[in-house]
Amino acid sequence: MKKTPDIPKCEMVKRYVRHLLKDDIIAYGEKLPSEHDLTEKFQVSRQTVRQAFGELTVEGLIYKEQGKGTFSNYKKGAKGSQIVAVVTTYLSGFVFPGIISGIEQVLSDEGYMMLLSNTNNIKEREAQYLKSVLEHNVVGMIIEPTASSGPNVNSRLFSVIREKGIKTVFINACYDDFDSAYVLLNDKKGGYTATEYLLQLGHTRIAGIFKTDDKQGVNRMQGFTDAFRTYGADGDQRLIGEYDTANMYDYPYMFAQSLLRSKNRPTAFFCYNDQCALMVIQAIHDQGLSVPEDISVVGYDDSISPLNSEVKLTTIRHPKQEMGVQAARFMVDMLEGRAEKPQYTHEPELIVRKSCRNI
Amino acid sequence: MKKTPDIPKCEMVKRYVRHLLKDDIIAYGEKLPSEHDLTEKFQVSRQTVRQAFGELTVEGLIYKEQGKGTFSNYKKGAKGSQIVAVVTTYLSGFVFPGIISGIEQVLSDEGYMMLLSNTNNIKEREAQYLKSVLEHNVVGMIIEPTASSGPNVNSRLFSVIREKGIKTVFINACYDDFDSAYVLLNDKKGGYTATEYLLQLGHTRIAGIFKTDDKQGVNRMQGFTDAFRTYGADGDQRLIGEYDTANMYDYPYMFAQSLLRSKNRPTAFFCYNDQCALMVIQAIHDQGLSVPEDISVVGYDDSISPLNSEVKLTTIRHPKQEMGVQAARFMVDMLEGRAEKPQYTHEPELIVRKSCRNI
DNA sequence: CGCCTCAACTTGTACGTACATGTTATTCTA
DNA sequence: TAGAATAACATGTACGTACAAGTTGAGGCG
Repeated sequence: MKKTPDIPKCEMVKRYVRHLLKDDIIAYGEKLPSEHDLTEKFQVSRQTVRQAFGELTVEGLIYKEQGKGTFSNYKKGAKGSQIVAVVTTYLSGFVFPGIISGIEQVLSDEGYMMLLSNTNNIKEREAQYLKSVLEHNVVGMIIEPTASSGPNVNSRLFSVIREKGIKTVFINACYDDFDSAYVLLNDKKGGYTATEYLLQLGHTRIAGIFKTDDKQGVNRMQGFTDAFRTYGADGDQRLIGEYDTANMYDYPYMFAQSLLRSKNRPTAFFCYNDQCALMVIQAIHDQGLSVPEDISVVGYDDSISPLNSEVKLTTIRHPKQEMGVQAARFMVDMLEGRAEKPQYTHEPELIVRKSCRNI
Repeated sequence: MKKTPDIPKCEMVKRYVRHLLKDDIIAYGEKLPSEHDLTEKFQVSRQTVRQAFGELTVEGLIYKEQGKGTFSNYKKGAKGSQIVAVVTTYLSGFVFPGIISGIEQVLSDEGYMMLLSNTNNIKEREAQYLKSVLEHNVVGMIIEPTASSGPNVNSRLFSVIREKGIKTVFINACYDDFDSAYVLLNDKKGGYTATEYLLQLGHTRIAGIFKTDDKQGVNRMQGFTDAFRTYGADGDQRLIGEYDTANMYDYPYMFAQSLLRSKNRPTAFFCYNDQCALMVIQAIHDQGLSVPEDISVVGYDDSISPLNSEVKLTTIRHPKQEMGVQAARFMVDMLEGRAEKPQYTHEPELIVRKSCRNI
């Protein structure tokens, strides 16, 4: 009486061989039973055994040498050839030296290789890379979701990834419909803290510019409006600007310019990130005004070295390196069975420099 | 009469299918002839066709759907799933934001993914990664050789890589016994230029500290001694220090300290790289001396921002970003058939700052 | 004793057959 | 005409056989 008659015989053989390898019955480099041995043991044809061996070879668990036999290619501690994929939205700019180098440090130390790719926040490229990852025998993925505030159009692909046993760690943002390990930054609180700071300085007409195709931007905007509500201040909807990946290089400047030319112009700007803040500062300067004397500006991410820039920008610290290190640690812990689904949210921190004044 | 009767039939089928795909007879996503069709066309058994299809599936060229058929998975322009491996010695330090980001820019633009790993200058890790790369269906490798001044113990692995048709571009250094595309820096000339500069400033007792397990260091030392010979100056052998990866964090300091304490101390130091120069400057300061008043120092690589450091270090510029970009362009050109074996050597450039004076 | 041959064993290639499973389009039925 | 049944066709799994090719060790020969 067979337990599960619907399991293919080929699958039975594969399971048996995996058991031999993973339970240390056959050590790395040692010889496996020959095809003929397994033919007799399982009472299957040699073709069936060959098929099983073939698939295990593709998986990299075993290798064959004609005339000699089939051998274990499975090392328990040796993750030397294992790949962790890292899929981010942007690599240039501030993320590269930060999060990525944090991830790299840990993975390199632990002997993993790192497969880098970036989506430029385009959903199709995310899909393309997810498929590639599935083809290339990757053991884990660290993902910064693409256009995370929109619907997760790639959820089917993520399901396949999960089914294949590939571990995932989300960073910066995560999809609502996919439960996974993550390392986030509390962007809502960051937006709140920055806005609170400006309100406490006496500003009331505070403009907010947010990139809202990422969840980060949506959360920062949420914190912005929450702060107004808490402090009982009136938030002027016309002072809030939203943009996305497509117009990220011109919108902040244009929006700031139009506000500055209006008769009741804002006295402060809270910007989605430092890059955005730089464009706003440019617009302020181009109007013949100065920071912080005329207008106060708060950025986000602390991605611009205060040494190099003219204006010492007050901003929210983004623990890039630490988050990268932690995401990679989470990944390694999961891969090596020390953790199930670790999750952590970092708390943001206001860095006061010299781009704001009280009024 | 058959042309080549020693080619397996299975191989014949594979070649035919490849031809169908690569010569655009069957476009991406279109259906291939069924197993039965090819059985008749080639007068082989279905098993043989199945074997060919199986191997092509592993290569990622085709995919099958039960009941529907077999389809092309080959896109001419779409290299989205193709991987270029990058094997460097160190990733932390100066290389990471430089060469790697240069490589990354190009590969990312061209739609390739990048597999990062670093050897920490350990030959065994190089071997380990080369093997992994062979297993993971990589189309190209950009390699900074490990311990390049020593014998190329991994030459057999490199041969296998070549046989598999994997393209290689060497960066910073290359092995003598392996002809390949490369992007180098003329380190001999760099060493010469730096030393010449010190000699022209009137220095005669110039110390040189070199990391000689890499070819870069050997070449820089060569340029150093060449300059002495050209200028007819006496090079004191006792002023030359050689170290390697194992003692890279203490040797420069110790060696400089011992020279500074000697009665006939040098008036200038030429250092293997800026990191080394920083340790030498530390040793000089610790002896109560200052740079450049008492001792002149020249570094190499221009890897330390002059904004952040106390001493504005005169150094040789290493076009990190440019070299990374070029290596990646070479790789893409080779992969897409626009170049055979491109090679280029960058010329170094002296950057005069404030760590040297004439005497 | 050293070398060579060969048998035994391993995987590789190739043929054949049969039936299962999934997809699609046609045909038949209500 | 809408829906169900079915035939035709695709790949998936599994059995069997035969011979080729590479490796190894035992035995025999000089």
